[in-house]
Amino acid sequence: MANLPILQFEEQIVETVDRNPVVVIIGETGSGKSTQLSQILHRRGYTKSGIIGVTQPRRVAAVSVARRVAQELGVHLGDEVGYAIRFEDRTSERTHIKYLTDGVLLRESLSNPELSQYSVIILDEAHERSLNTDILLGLMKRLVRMRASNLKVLITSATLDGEKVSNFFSNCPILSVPGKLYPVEILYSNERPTSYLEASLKTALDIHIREPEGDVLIFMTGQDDIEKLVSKLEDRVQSLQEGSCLDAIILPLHGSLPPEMQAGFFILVRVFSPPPPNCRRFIVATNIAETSLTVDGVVYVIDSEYLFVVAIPIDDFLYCLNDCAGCTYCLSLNIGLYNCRVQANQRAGRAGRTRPGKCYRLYPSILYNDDFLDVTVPEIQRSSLAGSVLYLKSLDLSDMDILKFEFLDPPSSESLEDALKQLYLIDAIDENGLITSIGRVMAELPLEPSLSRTLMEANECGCLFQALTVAAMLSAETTLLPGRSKSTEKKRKHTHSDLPDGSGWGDHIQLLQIFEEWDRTNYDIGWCKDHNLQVRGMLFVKDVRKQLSQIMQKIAKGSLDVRANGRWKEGEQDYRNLRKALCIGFANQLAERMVHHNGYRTLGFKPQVVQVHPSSVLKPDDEGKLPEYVVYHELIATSRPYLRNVCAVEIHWVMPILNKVKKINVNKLSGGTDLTVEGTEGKLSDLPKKELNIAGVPDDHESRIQAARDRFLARKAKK
DNA sequence: GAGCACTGC
Repeated sequence: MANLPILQFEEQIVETVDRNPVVVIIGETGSGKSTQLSQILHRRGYTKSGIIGVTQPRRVAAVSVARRVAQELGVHLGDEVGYAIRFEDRTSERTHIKYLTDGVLLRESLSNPELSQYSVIILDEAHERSLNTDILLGLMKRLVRMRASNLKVLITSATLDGEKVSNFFSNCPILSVPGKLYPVEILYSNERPTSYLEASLKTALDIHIREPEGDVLIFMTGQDDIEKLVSKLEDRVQSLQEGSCLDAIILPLHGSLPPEMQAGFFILVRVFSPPPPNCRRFIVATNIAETSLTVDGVVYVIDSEYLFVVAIPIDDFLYCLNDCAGCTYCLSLNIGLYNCRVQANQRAGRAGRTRPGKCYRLYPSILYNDDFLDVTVPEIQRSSLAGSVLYLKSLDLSDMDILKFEFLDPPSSESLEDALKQLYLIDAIDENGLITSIGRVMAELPLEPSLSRTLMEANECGCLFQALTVAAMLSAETTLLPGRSKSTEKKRKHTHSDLPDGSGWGDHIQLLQIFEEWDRTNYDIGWCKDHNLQVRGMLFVKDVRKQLSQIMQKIAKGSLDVRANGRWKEGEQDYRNLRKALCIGFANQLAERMVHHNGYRTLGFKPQVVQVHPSSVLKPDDEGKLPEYVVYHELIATSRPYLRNVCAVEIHWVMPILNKVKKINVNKLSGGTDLTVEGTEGKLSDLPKKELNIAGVPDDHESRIQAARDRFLARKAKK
């Protein structure tokens, strides 16, 4: 601790913070900013008038940094130093330094908008640009004006982003603290490889044969490619002459390695402990190894520039929102290229943690220098804003208007518009864009707005106990899916048939039935394993369900039936009330079956033709036809657009919604901004986009989408 | 018939 670079800057930091309400700290990896900034300000008396809050984008970081700081100060975790994450609050009245996730701080500001208990708020890792941190940045800008005399805000960021954050906060001072990274030599390829997998394999073998000892970290896009490369690497390493080079251990590392499984646990242990002597480890990882997990001992990094990418449907086409250079790859392979220097540097930095290292970039330097953006496209420009918009509206600040909210990077007018329309359709805001009483309650629930709305409707029609389960299951859905490694393939097929089938009504009902069955076993871990369900995921569902139940009980102020296996009424095997509640909650995620086949057309503002995902348990009727109307939880774009998690609904629930769609007036929704919209029926995306733009702020996002569209069309014309 | 990454309340 004593030789952390940041401590040499203590005087300078304290002086700058004393004089300025907002300070940007550029702290490189290993500078000690996350653990030391709070301690410095604590030493210098900043905790006399309030506590120091430090936000982190990830739960593990909040916990581990808090633990470390408590250790350094020699106090018990939860006393002077504590942390707060979802499901876990380890703070007390004595707490001076509190580490928390950015999401928890947002929740706190819902009940206390001035965050009056804090004398200092440090937004750590702001360069990661998580949605929550971006909202906090906007709130902080407002808060420092209101609490200029007794609040200090520190924002830590990466080198390439510091100026921009400073500009956002009226050119506040920027302090740079060097890190403790060792130099990393960057080596470029002459051109992009035709197969990034083969190129990674070849580079890995070259390192193994020619370079001195040190572990190798290889970035891949996903589990499949990781498994392929691991097996190829094993083959090739074995065929090398014995004794000609170091022994090799090859380890996969990705998010769905189940730690509760022996094999997975063993892998994680091996990744984090030092390697045996005369042995080189190859860690083949997803970008989980970029920030979330640190592998010690890595000296060589192989970075192919590829990453898993999310595409969004616009009009009839899919566009990659990462603005990747090879957008057509995204469309055909569902693989994209990252294109920002911060991310490239982050990957390279993984090679220099213990000693000087090397990073092999499998692309030409001209790309890095000329084509890459400085920073990642922030999450706020890539995701649905309905939840954030509802949150901001519920803050109920007289000077707070979502369209005037100051974002570091404003989201596109299109996504703001989408959010407002969705919130209106599910009754969270009225036709004038004002939050309704329903919307207020929805904002209290830690769920996406469509699920909160479903819960409220379910409460009205007596099926809350079921809706709570569905909402909790969908919250954890990805962790719930059985693993899909090849060795378990056959077993899985077998066990799948043991799971309930949703009685033909669809996937939501199946999720409900699965949890109900698990509940009847008294949450038996063995039952999950027998049915190949991720134990971790199911336990998470149980936690979420409990949390949601408590919040609903508090709101309703009565005793609600929230038991997992609640009371059935006679003749309700069709789950009708629950399906209706889902229909109300997912009013903007409806689809109508095509007349002649089982494809669907989404209803709403940007209709498109989609298929039900093959994994769905939705059943066709005796004539082989799927239900006429469904709601869906997700529209995913892989090889084709698919609806994932669908539920059958009835036409007379749908009609009132469609009528409401026709009446939408986005002009009024946006709070009386000077817009004139007439006869827009379902064609709101045709509106001139500028009209909803935030005044004076350039809208990069629009041009980015346009660029992606142009690239796509050019490529299509060529074919 | 297709999977495919990572966070968070």
